[in-house]
Amino acid sequence: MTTNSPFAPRAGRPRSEQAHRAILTATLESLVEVGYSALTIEGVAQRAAVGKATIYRRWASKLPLVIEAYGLLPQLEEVDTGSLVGDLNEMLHDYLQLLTSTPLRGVIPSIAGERAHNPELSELFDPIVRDRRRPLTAVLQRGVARGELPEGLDLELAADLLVGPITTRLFFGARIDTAMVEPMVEMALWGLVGRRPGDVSGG
Amino acid sequence: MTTNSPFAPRAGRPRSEQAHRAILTATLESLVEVGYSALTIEGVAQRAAVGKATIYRRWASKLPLVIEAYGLLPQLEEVDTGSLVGDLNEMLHDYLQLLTSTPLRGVIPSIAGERAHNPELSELFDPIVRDRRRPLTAVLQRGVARGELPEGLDLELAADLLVGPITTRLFFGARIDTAMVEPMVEMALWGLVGRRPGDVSGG
DNA sequence: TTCGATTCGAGACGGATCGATCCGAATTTG
DNA sequence: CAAATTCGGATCGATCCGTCTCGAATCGAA
Repeated sequence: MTTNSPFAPRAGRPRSEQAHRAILTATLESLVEVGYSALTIEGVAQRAAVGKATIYRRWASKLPLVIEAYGLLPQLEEVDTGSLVGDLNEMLHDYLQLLTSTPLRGVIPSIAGERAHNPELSELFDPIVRDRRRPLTAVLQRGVARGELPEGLDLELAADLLVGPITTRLFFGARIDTAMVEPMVEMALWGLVGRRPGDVSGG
Repeated sequence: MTTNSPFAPRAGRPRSEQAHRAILTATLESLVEVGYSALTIEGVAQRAAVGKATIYRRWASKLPLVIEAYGLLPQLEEVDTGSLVGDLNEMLHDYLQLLTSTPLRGVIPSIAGERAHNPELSELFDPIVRDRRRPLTAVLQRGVARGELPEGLDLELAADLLVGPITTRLFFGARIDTAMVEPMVEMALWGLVGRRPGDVSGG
């Protein structure tokens, strides 16, 4: 009953790894096309060309299925170019490319929109969001350590400010392309008033 | 056939204004509780203590119903305190209070999450979003005119940067309270590096 | 006051979709 | 070959859509 792992070799037909991947891929596609709430096991099964029992045998409901599928999507990666501006420009540039080249762009609003009124999804999704933000706060932390940012900076607020324009456009539908990264980073670092340290005073 | 407006006085029992309001209120509550996709006419009718036909008589589907209900929610209002910082602080302070004192906080993620994969909703909702952003860009425009902001500032990007932290926390579940307004405005105006014009070196 | 028109809340209805389980066929170990 | 397990597909109950019906209520016109 409780001693056999489902992945341990045992008698019987083994689970199809191909079906597993097809299900997760179909889940991501369904999330993009219809969203979390309208996503159905039936729809995922049809799209993956798989029986519904094949899904229920692996996931108890669409909640853990969606969480596992989301885990397959790429995430922000920490880089170190030597300067804070370089780090942020490169990281956000890469992130925007991920947004436009993977299902991530459609999946995030679908899950975040559901998260607002689905406590069970929120409980599983929120820790993932926090984990995926860490590369960004780590870069900011390093900026403080290098003296490029003031001590006592509110790292959470700073991170929200940096990705804020991306988030806003992602959820409200404005255009997103990598050309916005540098103006965005510049504006976040030196402010709307544009008081750049362009001339002297290396700090 | 086409000459009689539904609101022109004519024979027969007039439409109940009370039922109208109850339906719209129930729509907002349903949006908060279950989201756009899981919102059903049947559920709204039950919550409003109204027959389904009473809803279908006024709205063809849940799409225009939700749009009209959203239109009842309060919005950002332009203020003029004399200085850009004052304007932004007061406006965003008021906006955060609206978020926490009305269904707005739950409704926005529900609609925005659906918008991502529902072109018909997007087509109706996006212009509303643009309209509601105008007080913010107007204040920034005035800041440029008063010389508080540089000429040629990207107003759209600036607005996205200003509300970015609110948007991000609204969709990913971090805490939102009015205490974040002043640090947020300050950080957006003068940047993460904190090069405030506190001491000297006027423009 | 009477009569026709319209709306009211409530619910029945057929059709469609989906969740969750069940079934026979297929595949693997021993 | 036999037992075990998974496979895709079928099945049943529940829910919802959109329409319709019902008796009561409320209007304008006669």
